[in-house]
Amino acid sequence: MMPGGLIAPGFRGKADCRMPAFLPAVLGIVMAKSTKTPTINDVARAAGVSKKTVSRVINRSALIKKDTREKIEAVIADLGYVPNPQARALALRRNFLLGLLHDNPNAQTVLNFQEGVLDAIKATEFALVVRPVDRHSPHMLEDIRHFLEQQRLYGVLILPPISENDDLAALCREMGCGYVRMGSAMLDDEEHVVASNDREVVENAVDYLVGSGHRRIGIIKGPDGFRSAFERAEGFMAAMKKHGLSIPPEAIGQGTYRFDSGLTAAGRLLDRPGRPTAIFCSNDEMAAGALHAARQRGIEVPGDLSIIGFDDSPIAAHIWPPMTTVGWPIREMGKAAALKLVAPADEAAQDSRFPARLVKRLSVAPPSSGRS
Amino acid sequence: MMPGGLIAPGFRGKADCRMPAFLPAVLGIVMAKSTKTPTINDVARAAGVSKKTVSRVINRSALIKKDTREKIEAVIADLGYVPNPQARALALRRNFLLGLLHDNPNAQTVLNFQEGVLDAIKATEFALVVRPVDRHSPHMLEDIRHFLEQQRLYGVLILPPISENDDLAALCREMGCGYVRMGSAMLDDEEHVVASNDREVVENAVDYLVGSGHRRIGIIKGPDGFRSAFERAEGFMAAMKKHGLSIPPEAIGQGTYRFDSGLTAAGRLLDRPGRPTAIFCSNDEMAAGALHAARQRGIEVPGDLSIIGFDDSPIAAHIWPPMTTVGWPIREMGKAAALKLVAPADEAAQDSRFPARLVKRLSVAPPSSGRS
DNA sequence: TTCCTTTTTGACACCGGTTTCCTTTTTCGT
DNA sequence: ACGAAAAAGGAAACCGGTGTCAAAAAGGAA
Repeated sequence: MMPGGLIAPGFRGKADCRMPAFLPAVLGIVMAKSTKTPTINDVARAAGVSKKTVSRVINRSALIKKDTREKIEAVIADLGYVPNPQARALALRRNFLLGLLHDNPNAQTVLNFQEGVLDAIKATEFALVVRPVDRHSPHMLEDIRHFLEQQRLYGVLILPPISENDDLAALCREMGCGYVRMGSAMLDDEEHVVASNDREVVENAVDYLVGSGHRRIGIIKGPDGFRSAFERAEGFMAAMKKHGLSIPPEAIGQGTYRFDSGLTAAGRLLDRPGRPTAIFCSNDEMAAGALHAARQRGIEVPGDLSIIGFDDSPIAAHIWPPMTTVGWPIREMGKAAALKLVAPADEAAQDSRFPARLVKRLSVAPPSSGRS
Repeated sequence: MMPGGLIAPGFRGKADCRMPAFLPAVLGIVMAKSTKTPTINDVARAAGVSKKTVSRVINRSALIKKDTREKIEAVIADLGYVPNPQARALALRRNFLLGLLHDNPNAQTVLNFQEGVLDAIKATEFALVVRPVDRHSPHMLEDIRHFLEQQRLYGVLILPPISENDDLAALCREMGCGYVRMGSAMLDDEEHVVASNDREVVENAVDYLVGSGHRRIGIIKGPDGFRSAFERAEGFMAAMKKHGLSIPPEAIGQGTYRFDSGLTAAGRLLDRPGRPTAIFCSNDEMAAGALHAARQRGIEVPGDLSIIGFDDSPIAAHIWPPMTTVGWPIREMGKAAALKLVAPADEAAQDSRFPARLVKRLSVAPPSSGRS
């Protein structure tokens, strides 16, 4: 197999805009200016110094006299010179590209994270390249290896659920590629993680339900093998135990994080005698499914059943009733994650733990007295 | 102002892994191999040919003898050589980066589009860099100009609503940067657009409502200045006219594409005497708001009121009742848009029109006989 | 076999930056 | 004012590819 052979794309771009030779010289100059971006050589020539001196100015080297610096800066501004990132990347043997690896758990999460990353790199020369990956593909790791080899990224940011894949982290290490994983718990060293405190915040959510008077509380778990599902379930169990509440097996539903699974799992919980008065769902999609299941059975939410979701996705705010849920500070996590790679010394890059918090809306109420 | 001065990030990476001098030589060799990626020179030396010949093989040049090619390919595979994209970019004076400019209209749209783009470029050496932009920022154009100057992208893909900004397209042209705009209508030349047929498909949607027996049909329009809002409203008007139905001013609501605006605008429509039996909403978020407004008033959907949204966003499928809406083939559009840039000759890159289609779910029913 | 094409291959400069190493200038202590 | 040390600036090589153009090899006709 060829390693990344170029499927030569049709040539297009500046070279196309040829200019008839008979155009007036002045226009020629204008065209030349707009056609050819100035290089460091142009700056050096115009300023009457060597390339190296210009390079020093660009890189904010300390050993440049003030007037020299100012003169060169003026020329740079005048010419509109912008350093060529490819040339820099080649000379420095590292580029300024961050990668975002994700397996589309939730579109809003991915986008918020992207914005956080952009917050961090906006003022720098870094750019963010995205790479959706297919968790179910048998060649996922090979694909990613190929991607990393080919693009030679400065570092990658990995979103859940694939962030939980330790082989992937090992691959990054092996390839000398920086990485930061986002997750529901500390999956790795501080410098490689931005993590929420799912376990703890789910405990708070259960506390809140108990505080509202609920005793029979069910859970719809996320799929096995997902760390987030595990943490949330653990938090649920711990809280129930703390309050001395039992969790009969029929109050535990198993879901897949998909809407349909919430629908059916909640249906099972609700069709049993002594059904729960509240259900914690491990994500919002399943919570929306649970809401449907309740509605199909004529069970009022929140009158007869309280529901709490997780993710604070847009759907949580836009269904009826607006759903109480748990939200991660995703944008902040994205920013911190990017900073861990591009400015590890920055103060804001030190944070690794980002507490999620309960977003109280209308899907939780005290249990109806008749049933509780 | 300095043009993109490097905020020198802490140095990190391969150079860090120094190796104590006393390590056995064999280990040194192993380290050297894993530490330093092979270059075209290594391949050339190992194969006993010149760099240029290797380059020809990489680029699938026709004028290479078969045995030579095979010999070099073997060496490449053996060494695990992958061409350095930065060096190629420098030598070719163009890089292999596509940009995605978007103003987060809808997270799922952005992500689907990204996946479409990836479908197109997966097997190539192109990568996709994302750039969320702030439509409301007064320096939006300057920011984008800076971004383009700095990254020197091969081309950019522009998502609505900023795709409707002609100044932005002009900027791309001026900078010699390829671009493709996604929109609700043909905003530009074929080669620069992937467009839906909003007007037409909204006509179909109205046809569908009329076919179900509705006569008093309202609309909640999107914000002024959005081409999509305009097209959808035009399609609505045209269809109503076609069916000989009048559109009293009080059946026209003005929204902002946000949930809240749908809530209040629908409220106004529903609080009038002779309220509509069906409402077309220019996007799903507003449709969800309209649904709430109905529910707040005890109006059954779809029993007393039918609603059609637009976008086929996840929320449409996950609220109750599942909402009839209009969906763009976003992924296909993303793929075609990318191909227009990277392989303009490709057959799939010729398509510019992507018909949206009505997704029938449960929010439309014949009007209740009592009221109609 | 020899000569002339045609096909393959290689030497070398170049893309636009950075680094190394060295020279020139400035600063400063005495 | 002088010499030494420090600061500033420059020449040339290099990063890893590609383009140009000429040389070498191969093939074919005489």
